[in-house]
Amino acid sequence: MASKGATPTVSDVAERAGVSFATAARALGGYGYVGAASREKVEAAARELGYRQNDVARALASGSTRTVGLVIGDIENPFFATVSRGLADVLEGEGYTLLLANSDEDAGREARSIAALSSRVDGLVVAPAVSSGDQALRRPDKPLVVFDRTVRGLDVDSVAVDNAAAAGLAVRHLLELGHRRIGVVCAPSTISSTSARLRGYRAELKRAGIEVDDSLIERGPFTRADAHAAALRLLGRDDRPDAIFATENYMTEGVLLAARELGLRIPDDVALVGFDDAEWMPLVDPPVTAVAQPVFEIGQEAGRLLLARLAGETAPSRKVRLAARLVVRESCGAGASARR
Amino acid sequence: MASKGATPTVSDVAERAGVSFATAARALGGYGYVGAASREKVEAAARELGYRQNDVARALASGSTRTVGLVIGDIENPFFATVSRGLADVLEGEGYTLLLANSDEDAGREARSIAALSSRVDGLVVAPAVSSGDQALRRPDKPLVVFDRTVRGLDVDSVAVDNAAAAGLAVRHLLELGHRRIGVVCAPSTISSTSARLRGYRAELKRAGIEVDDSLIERGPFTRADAHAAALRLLGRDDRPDAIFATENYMTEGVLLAARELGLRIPDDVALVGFDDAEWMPLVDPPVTAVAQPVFEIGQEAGRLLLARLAGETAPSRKVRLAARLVVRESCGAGASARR
DNA sequence: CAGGATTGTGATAGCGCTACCACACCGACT
DNA sequence: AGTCGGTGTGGTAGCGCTATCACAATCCTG
Repeated sequence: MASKGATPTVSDVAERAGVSFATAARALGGYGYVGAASREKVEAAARELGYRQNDVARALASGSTRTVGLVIGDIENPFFATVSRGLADVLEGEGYTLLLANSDEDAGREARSIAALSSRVDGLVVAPAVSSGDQALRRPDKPLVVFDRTVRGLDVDSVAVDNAAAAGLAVRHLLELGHRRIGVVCAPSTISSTSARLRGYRAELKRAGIEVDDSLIERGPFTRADAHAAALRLLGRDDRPDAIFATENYMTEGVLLAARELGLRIPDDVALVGFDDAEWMPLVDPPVTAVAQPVFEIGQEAGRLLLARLAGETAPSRKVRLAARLVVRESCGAGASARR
Repeated sequence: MASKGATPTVSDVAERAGVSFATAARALGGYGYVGAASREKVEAAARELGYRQNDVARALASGSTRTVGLVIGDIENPFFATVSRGLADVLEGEGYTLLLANSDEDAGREARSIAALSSRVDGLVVAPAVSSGDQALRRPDKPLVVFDRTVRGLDVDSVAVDNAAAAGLAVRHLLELGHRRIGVVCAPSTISSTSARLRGYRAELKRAGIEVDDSLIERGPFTRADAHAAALRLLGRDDRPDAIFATENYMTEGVLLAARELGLRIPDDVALVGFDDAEWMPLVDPPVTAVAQPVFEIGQEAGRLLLARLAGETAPSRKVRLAARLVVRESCGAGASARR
C-alpha cells in the first residue's frame, strides 16, 4: 500500500516526515498537541506528497460530516434558489457544505430524499411538501429546520413570513382599489404556506363584507404548466373575476401568460397581485405588484437556527417570523402614474 | 454499545436476527449470497429496529460515495439552476445525490470548493470560472465534466453550445434588421463562454464589413448589479449604440432595467437581443428576442457523460456540442406582428 | 457415485481517519 | 529532592460498513 500512485494517507505523510502516525494525524487534523518541529516536518511532507484529507473517513471517525442537507420542491424556482443561496451563505462561513435534493413537491420523493440524506448530513433544512408531515420528519435523529411551511404537530425550529397576514396585504390592496371579485390561482393547499395565504385571503374578504366564492379559487400542482392551465380556466370563464391573487411566483407567471393569450389587458380587464417578487417583475407590461418576502434572509435565518442546534443548543424550538411587504407597481391599477 | 438508543448498526440487526454479522451485512447491503430464510429474518429484525444504513461508512468501505459534486457560479442564475435540475434528473435516476457549491464566479472560491468536494464525491461537474483553469481542475483524481465553458489545455469531457456560432445568430439577426452600431454588455471574458460569444460577435460584424468598435463592449463582473451598471454606461453615452447584444441573462435584465430608467424605448431607441431565454421574456414589454440554449439538456448530457466515466468508461474525452436557436420576439424590431 | 460447480454462511481484514490513553520529558513549585 | 501540571509523542481501539476468504452443504452432470 502506502506510497504508490494512490492518494496519500496520513500514514504516508507520517512515514515521510519521520514521525508517528498519531503525531502526523494530529498535525494534519489540527487537534491535540504537536510540537513546532514535528508540525513543520509533517506539513512539508504533506505538501510534497500532495496530501489531502479524506472527509469521508473523517466523518466516520468523528461522527460529523460538516454537511447540511437541503430538501426543497424545485431548485429552478427562484424562491428556493434564493433561499438556498442564503443558507449556503451562512453555512459555508462555518465550513459546511450543502447537499441538495429536489422533492418535486412530492411527499414520497421528499421522504426518500430525507432518508437518503440523513445518514450523510449533520442537519437538515426542509420545505415540507405536505403539511401533514412524514415519518422521516417526525423522528429526526438530526437537527432539523423547516422553512416556508409548517407541519402540523411538528415542534421544530422554523422560519417563514406570516403568510396569512402577507396575503391579507395583497388582497387589501386589491380591495382598496375597488376590486370586488377577486380570484385566486394557487398551489395545492396541502402546502401549508398556500393554505395560510388562502386563509389570509378569506379573512380579508370577510372583513370587507364580501362573501367568498370558492369557485374563484383555482388550484394546480406546483408547476409552471399547471399554473398556466389554472389561470386559463379562471380567466376563460364568462364571469371571470376582475382581479387575481397569485399565491406564488409560478402562479404569477401563469396568470400573465394566460392573460396575454386571452388578449386581456392588465389591470383594465383584470388586475393582478402576486406573491413573491422577482427581478423581472418591474420589467413586464405592466410592472407587477407583488408581496415581497425577505427570501435571502429566510435562508440565512434557517442557517443560523441550524448552526445553533449543531453547536448543541437545546432550547425549545424557535419559530422565526419575518415580515413581508407589498411592492406596489401597476398591475392592480394603482399609481398608473408614469408610463402608460 | 449495540442496542441502546443510538441508531442500530448491522451488528445489532445480526444479533436480533440470530445470524452472523456477515450474513446480516450481505442481506442489508444487497450483495453476495443470502438464503431466503436468513434474508427474511434479517429484514424483519431491521424493520423492528428501524435500521438505516450508514452511507458514510459504506462510502469509506466501498470507496464510492454515490455522490456527485456540482460547482457553479451562482445557483440563483436560472441557467445554472436549470442545468443542475437536468443533472439531478439523470443522476438521481442512478441513485446519486448532488453536492452543491457556489463559486461566485471566483477562481479562489472555485478551487477551494473543488478541493473540499473532491474527497467526498465520486465525480465532479464544473462550470469553470476562469478559462485558464486551476490546479484542482488539472489533476482530477476523479471523473470530471465541464459545461458551458472550457479550460485551455484541459482535456476532459465537456458539454456546451457552440457559443461563437450562437452569438453569430443573434448578431446576424440584428444586422438583418438594419442595425449597424451594435453594443455588447457582457461578463468578464476570462469566462470562456463569454469570450466565445464575443468572438462570434466580432466575426459576424467582420463578415458584414463592419469595423468592431471595442468601446461598445461593456464588461462587468457576473452579477445583476454589475450588468445594470454596465448597461447604464453603454446606454448613457451620447453616441449610444442602436442595438445591444446581451451575452447572458443577467446582462439582458440589466439592459432592460437601464433602458427603462433612461426612458429609452425598445426596439425604437435601442434594439436588444439576449443570450439565454427565460420564462418571463415573452412577458416583458416588448417581448425579448434571445438565443435559447437547451439548458436542461446540457445538465442531462453532463450527467450522462459523468455516469459513463463513473461506470468505468475510458474512451478519449468527448466534447458534446448542442445546438442553440434564436427565439425571435419583438425587441429587435422584427415581426411586431402577432406574437406567434 | 465421484467430482466439480453452485449456494449459503461465518470470520475477519481493512477503508482513513479521530480520539483516547499511556508514557516521557520538562520546568516550577513546595 | 519530590511532586505536580503542562507539553509532546507514540500506540491503538474503534467508527459501520464492504469485500474476500475459507469452509460446508447442496446440486448437478457424466
